[in-house]
Amino acid sequence: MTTRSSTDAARVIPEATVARLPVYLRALTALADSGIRTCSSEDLASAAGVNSAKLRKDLSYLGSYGTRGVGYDVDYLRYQIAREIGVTQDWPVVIVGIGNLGHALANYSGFRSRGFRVVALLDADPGIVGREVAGVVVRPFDDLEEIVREHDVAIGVIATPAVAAQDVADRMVAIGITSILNFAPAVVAVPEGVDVRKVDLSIELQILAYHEQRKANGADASTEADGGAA
Amino acid sequence: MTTRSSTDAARVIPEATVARLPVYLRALTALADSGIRTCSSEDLASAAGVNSAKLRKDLSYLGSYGTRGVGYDVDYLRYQIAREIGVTQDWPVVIVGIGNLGHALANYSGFRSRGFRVVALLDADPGIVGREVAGVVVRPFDDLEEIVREHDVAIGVIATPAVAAQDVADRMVAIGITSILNFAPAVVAVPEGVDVRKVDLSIELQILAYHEQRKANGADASTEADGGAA
DNA sequence: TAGATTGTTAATCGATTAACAATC
DNA sequence: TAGATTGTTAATCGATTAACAATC
Repeated sequence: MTTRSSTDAARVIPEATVARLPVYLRALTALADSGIRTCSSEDLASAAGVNSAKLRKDLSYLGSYGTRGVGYDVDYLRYQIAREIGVTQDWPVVIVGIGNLGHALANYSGFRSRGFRVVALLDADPGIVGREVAGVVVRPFDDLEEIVREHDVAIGVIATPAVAAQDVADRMVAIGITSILNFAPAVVAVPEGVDVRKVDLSIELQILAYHEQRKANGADASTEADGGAA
Repeated sequence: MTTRSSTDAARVIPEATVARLPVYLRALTALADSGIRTCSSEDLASAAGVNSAKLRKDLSYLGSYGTRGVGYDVDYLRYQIAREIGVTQDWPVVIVGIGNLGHALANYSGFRSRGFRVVALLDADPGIVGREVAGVVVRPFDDLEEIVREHDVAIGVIATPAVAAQDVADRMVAIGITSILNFAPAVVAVPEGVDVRKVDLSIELQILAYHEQRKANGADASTEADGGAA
């Protein structure tokens, strides 16, 4: 629709590919950490748990960063993927809902190393506000707007009980947050232009249970065994 | 391949549909809780955050549980979906790795009500073994086999650091667990016939960051705004 | 019967895969 | 040059969607 610079052309990366780029990034980091400088698509694919055809197809959407007959320079490809995802910079995030899960998220050490920075922990419960969690003092939910403006937060994490999730999302959206990661077991509705991703423990377990039940029933185990595998 | 009873015929539910059945189940439970006895595909679809065509197509794989001109009986459909997923019975699960996340998972109250029962918490760290978490005493990882046999556990949850994940998965598979939910930020390889699902905080955040970056760049916001939405 | 809503069809869209020409 | 491996093509597969006949 809008005009684009020529260097930026042809940048329509399929959603399925976008979802795998972080996996490749992590696999490349692991390879680099073990001292490997160059890898083939086969090597990287196996480290990422996909087949090499899919990997090469995915990378082809980013550009031509490999060398035929040789493979990929690990550091170079890693940087290109990080740049494409947008994690060469740090993204400020807020976590709302500091119960057991919020606590665990706040303590998650992988944030900083993967392009994210927790700028605030918020909770509506006065009994939790003021406590120190992961070295940060929990602030009242009503401070959300101030914090978002101050740190230019674009990504919010919801770790509240289900009943509160929609209200929190509404407040986030009203204040200008356009990406939400929702851990609450509830569907949240947002206007167009806002991305919501959902992480749901019991849904994942139920998907496993479905396949497990079919295995137990002994029906066609051979054809459906790996149906839900990541 | 194998012969099936006639009542069991035509049971090939697409993976994308399987992944949505738990969402429908939850939406139906919410409707039932608010006293609604009957709903249309439009009602249920909107509660589940999908469009009604997709919902009806999904339900059609299970059978004909609605009434034309009327809609669906909430309780009846809920039971049918629960039966299809396999959560009319309780599934025993073990959680391995009782750090911050394992702690949060152990305390998650949605387990029991959604068809799962945590039969043991395990950790390899002697400093954690013996502590009481969520009313359960943490046991040594080496007790895994005994516990799995005793409770006939089919589903294992990995909440360890990344380095330990593959070892834990290998032990689980060796002992006969055939479904694994992996929260560790690592790819785990398993033999055919074992299902692994992966939940990864930083991957979800990175997918959001990708879309966020594109919004910020102002490129075609209108066409890709909702690209990664759940 | 008239109105409402399901279940199904068929078209479209997007993702995966294997094969191989290009090329280091 | 010969061997290796990428990047791309084209075929296949699976998922989504709109439309509507069936039917309560």
